[in-house]
Amino acid sequence: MKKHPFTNKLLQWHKTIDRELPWKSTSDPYKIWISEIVLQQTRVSQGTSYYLKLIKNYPTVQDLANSSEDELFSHWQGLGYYSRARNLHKAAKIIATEYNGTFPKLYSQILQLPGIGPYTAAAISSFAYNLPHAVVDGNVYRVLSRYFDSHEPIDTSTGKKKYQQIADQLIDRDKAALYNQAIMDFGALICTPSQPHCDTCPMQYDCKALAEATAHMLPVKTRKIKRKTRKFVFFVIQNGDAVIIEKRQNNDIWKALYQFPMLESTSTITEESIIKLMLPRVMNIKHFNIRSYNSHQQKLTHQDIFAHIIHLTTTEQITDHTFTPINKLAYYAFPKVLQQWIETHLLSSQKVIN
DNA sequence: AAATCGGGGAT
DNA sequence: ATCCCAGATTT
Repeated sequence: MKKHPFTNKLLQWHKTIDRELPWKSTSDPYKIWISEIVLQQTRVSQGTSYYLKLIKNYPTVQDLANSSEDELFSHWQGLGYYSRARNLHKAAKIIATEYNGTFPKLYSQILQLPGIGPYTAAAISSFAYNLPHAVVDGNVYRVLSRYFDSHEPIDTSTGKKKYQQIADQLIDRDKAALYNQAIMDFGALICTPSQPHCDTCPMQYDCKALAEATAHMLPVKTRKIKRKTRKFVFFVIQNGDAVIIEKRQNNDIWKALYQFPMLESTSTITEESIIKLMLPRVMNIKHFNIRSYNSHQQKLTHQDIFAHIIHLTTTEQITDHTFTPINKLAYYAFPKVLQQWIETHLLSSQKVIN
């Protein structure tokens, strides 16, 4: 079957580059899987250390399946999109039990695992087994929309279908792993989001976006993100060397991570309102000292979070709440803003206070 | 179909 | 400030 000029030039170009990444030197589907989950919506530079940490702590799928969700979360802490970790753990248990610890080899089986969608199933299938499934990630959307000057939006279901179809036609079915690796490397190194390297691009005579000077506006997205503001008040209740922590349960941001007792407020927040109005709603505590009060702002993709953290010390025993020694907090995963507060206020400064 | 899920780095 | 990242799941 005759290959598209795009495919030929892509594979030719790929021979000339050298982009070594830790997960490229293996064909172990388990390690490839870990890398793909870590890298979902995550830059290589941000995810690499997490990948290495996970592989070190969980060398096999059995190790991952035998661990606890909390322990996995402690390694995932700070990376974001924590449902990835929950689904990773779920899938590991499925592989351990239903597949007897052997990673499934069929695309259809892989696709059914929690946390694995079309992209990740194609990535594992091709990189581990060389199966002819084309990956379509952010790189691929950008490269294909530009090469064909396609203004079809990438964030609609019809658009996604069309780009997947094009990708499935372009893939070299005999060199699936090589081709998929090449097109993502190409998007990362040459056909970059801003200021693509068209002057050295091997496709510069074929690329329609370059001919039409439309590369900078591609790919097209229809929806624009709107960010909502939220105000959280966290109460750090310390008795001796222990603080109260709890697990976030709701289907909300930071689900299954740990936090301090808190409430969300829509009104103006002052230190006085925290003590007089909010604290009684969180717990019944009579005698306490205020050690510190800090505010932090954290801008996320969909939320602008103002975190107010008040640190109280008390000698009261508070029922229905779990006190955890400060030197055990490392075993629990906290949202980034709380993790940083813990480091500066509970861990590093503790010796200075005492 | 649209909203949601984190955090970081480049522009 | 806005965009984007080796996307998937829930609403």
